[in-house]
Amino acid sequence: MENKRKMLIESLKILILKKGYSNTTIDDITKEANISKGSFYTYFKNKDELLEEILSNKMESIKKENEKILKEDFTLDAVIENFLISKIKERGFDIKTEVVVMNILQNLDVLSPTTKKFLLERDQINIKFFQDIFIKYSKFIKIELKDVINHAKIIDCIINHFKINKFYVTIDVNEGFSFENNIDAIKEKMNSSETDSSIEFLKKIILKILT
Amino acid sequence: MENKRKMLIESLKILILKKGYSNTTIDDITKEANISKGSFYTYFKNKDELLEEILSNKMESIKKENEKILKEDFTLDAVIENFLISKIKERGFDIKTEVVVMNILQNLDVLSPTTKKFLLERDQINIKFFQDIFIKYSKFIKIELKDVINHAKIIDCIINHFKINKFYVTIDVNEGFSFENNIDAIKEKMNSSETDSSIEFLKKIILKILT
Amino acid sequence: MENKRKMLIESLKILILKKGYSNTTIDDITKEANISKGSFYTYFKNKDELLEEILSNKMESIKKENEKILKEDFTLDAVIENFLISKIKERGFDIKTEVVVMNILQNLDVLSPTTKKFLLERDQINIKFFQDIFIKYSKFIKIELKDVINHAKIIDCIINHFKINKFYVTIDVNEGFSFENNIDAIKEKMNSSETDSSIEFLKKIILKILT
Amino acid sequence: MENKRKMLIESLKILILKKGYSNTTIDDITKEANISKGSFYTYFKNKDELLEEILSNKMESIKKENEKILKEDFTLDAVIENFLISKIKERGFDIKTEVVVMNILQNLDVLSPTTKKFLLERDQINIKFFQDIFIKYSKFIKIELKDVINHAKIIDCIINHFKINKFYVTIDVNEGFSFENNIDAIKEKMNSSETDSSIEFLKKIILKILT
DNA sequence: CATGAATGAGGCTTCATTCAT
DNA sequence: CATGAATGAAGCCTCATTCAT
Repeated sequence: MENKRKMLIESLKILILKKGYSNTTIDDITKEANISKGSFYTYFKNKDELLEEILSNKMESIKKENEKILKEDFTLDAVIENFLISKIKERGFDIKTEVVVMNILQNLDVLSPTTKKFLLERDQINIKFFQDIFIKYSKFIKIELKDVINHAKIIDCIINHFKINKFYVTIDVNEGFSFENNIDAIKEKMNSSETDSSIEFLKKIILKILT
Repeated sequence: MENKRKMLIESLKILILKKGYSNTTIDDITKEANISKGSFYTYFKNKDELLEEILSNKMESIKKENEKILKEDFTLDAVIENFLISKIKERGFDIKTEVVVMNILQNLDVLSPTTKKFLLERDQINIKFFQDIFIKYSKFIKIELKDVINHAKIIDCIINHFKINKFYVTIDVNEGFSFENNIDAIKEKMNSSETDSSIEFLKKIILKILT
Repeated sequence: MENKRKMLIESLKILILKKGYSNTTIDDITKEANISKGSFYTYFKNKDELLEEILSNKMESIKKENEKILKEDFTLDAVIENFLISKIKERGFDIKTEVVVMNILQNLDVLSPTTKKFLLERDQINIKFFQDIFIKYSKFIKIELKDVINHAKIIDCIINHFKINKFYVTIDVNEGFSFENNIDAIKEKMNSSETDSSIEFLKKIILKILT
Repeated sequence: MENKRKMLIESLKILILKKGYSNTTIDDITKEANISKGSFYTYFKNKDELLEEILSNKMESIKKENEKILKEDFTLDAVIENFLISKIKERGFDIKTEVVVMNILQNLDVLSPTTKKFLLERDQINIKFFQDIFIKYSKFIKIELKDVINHAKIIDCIINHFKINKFYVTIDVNEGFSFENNIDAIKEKMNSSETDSSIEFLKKIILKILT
């Protein structure tokens, strides 16, 4: 059933949340999904392929969300704000999937070539977005066209950094730090007023950089 | 011999360069060091402890380098430039050790608690540096004291991002991207004129953010 | 439907041609037959039973063909020639089935007891043929009755050897050698003039042995 | 210890004798050798490599034995007889290793490319021997030079056939036939008077073919 | 009967760690 | 201390067979 496929996908997401991709075994995934180990291979060739499926879907939704923001008739300030809200509050996205992306961005050595290509694609989507911003708002933006790529990457890296530090990572006396594995705790943080001021803070910085 | 201990340390560095920390086995390390596998355990309890030793040394040198920069009678512009040069060109540092840090920053899930604590300490050193900058150059800096921590982290993340993308990562048709494993190629890139303009570029952005 | 049974049989033959009996899975067979995996077990208890059915049919046709040759009023020379043509050019036989026999003759360890019994039966049929030849052509044959069995086996083994080497096996730089998996290529080789001279060559040897 | 390596080799030989190469697992081999499973990989990369080592050694001894026969100042009759004795009675050879060769000759589908290449090499060694015979005894041999290869192969196949049927295979009511797994039983058969008459029988046939 | 998802036993391989020499 | 062989737990993957629909 297509249902089991989805359960496996959800199980991997949950487990990445709990222990990270590289610490998750096929056995973990199937146990989490209440499925026999052998059944995994009915749906996916291996763990990497399962991850790749998650990422493939994610890429589509990022593109759509970005396009939506660009279509609106916002001021530059509002575009950045909406972009940040979209990226940070996962408005309309699946938080668990976002955690997956954050996790693999911080565990590059174990990724398959295809997975790495998804990360490159993600970069490209992001760059494209800022190039479009640059074109649409060129009179307000004081950077050179040739620098758009670098700016796009820096902004992406700032946002990732913020998300990871504010939502996904918790400092922990024993572990140094560890990834938050309670999805509700993440949601709560996302909807806190502190998040709103963080977004405001980031917006300022990004506007400083761009204008 | 204390000598063997050092050889093991150097071997791990080389291997992290080649294949990443998580893909390096004890066997790899001892073979690289021309030491018997069993001997590893005479010097270190396990791979993590070896890594922790590398990081422990690194922390000391970062502190010293930062202090040196602060002692000088620079303008803000010159401080930032020197800071960037120190971080990016590894002036006075061991490049291999820096690669280790870059690698583990991108492979968090496999790290031991102690290793993670070193990464937190690294954050703290960095924050401390910017707090000192803030105090010393307060009249030129237009950010609030409470935001120093966040700014420090953002600047760190931008710099890491730059280093990784300019020096350590190469795009690769088959693999998506892979880490540069030739230390000389890294050095060459570090000393290229492109690096100098990148530093200039980053300085501008950081100054935009701070002032 | 009895039809599916036949399709499974044909599928196994094709797959033995392609990859050998032991490398063929139930899944391969049902996919080749465009039948569901579960259905396999409606028609056969397991892979061995399917093979046994193929062999069972084959035994009947060998017997008939041998009898036909014996009935004719040939000279000894002509009998041997006809026998060789029948064995080697698969006149009136199904080449695919013959490939099956050649394959299992070269993969004895994985065969079921019943399958092995078929191979013994095949031996017996062959021996019986030569015993009949011996009786019919006793004045031309210079071997002792007690040696007929051994001669029959030797002749069988020479013929198998020739077939395998001329038609079914191709030398291959990478694989050492591999089985020809193109049925048309096999047919072409069978009908080449080289085959005719091989038959002539074998006939001479067999006659040398017998007379 | 190099000792364990030898034990693994001997264990595989024993197990091939008992159940055939393809039915023997790494686990079987290490249990037979009283070694832990993981230890296998200290000595060999996998089962195929272990087999290849056995074959590699075997090739050397075949060459030497053949050369020895050729050096002697025999009549053609005596050369053939010595060749047969060498091949069939394993004079000076290790019977277990010979069983390995007989086994893999009858289980081609599971062999690695390298193993198959050894079988081709074995063919070549054999052909070379008969070419040398042809040259040395040309005045007594009535076959054409171009047919030497085919004759060599046929003779090899006759001898293999004989060995397998007389020594290694036992007819068995339940199993059809099975490989003799008692090395002493094989030795006994080899030294029986029946073997001597078989050799005599084969010699006659081979001489008939060659002269 | 047909289907194909589900199962789990069985095999392979890796590698951190131990320990006798 | 040095060595490297030995261990076995842990992970991956395959595939014959079952069984609910």
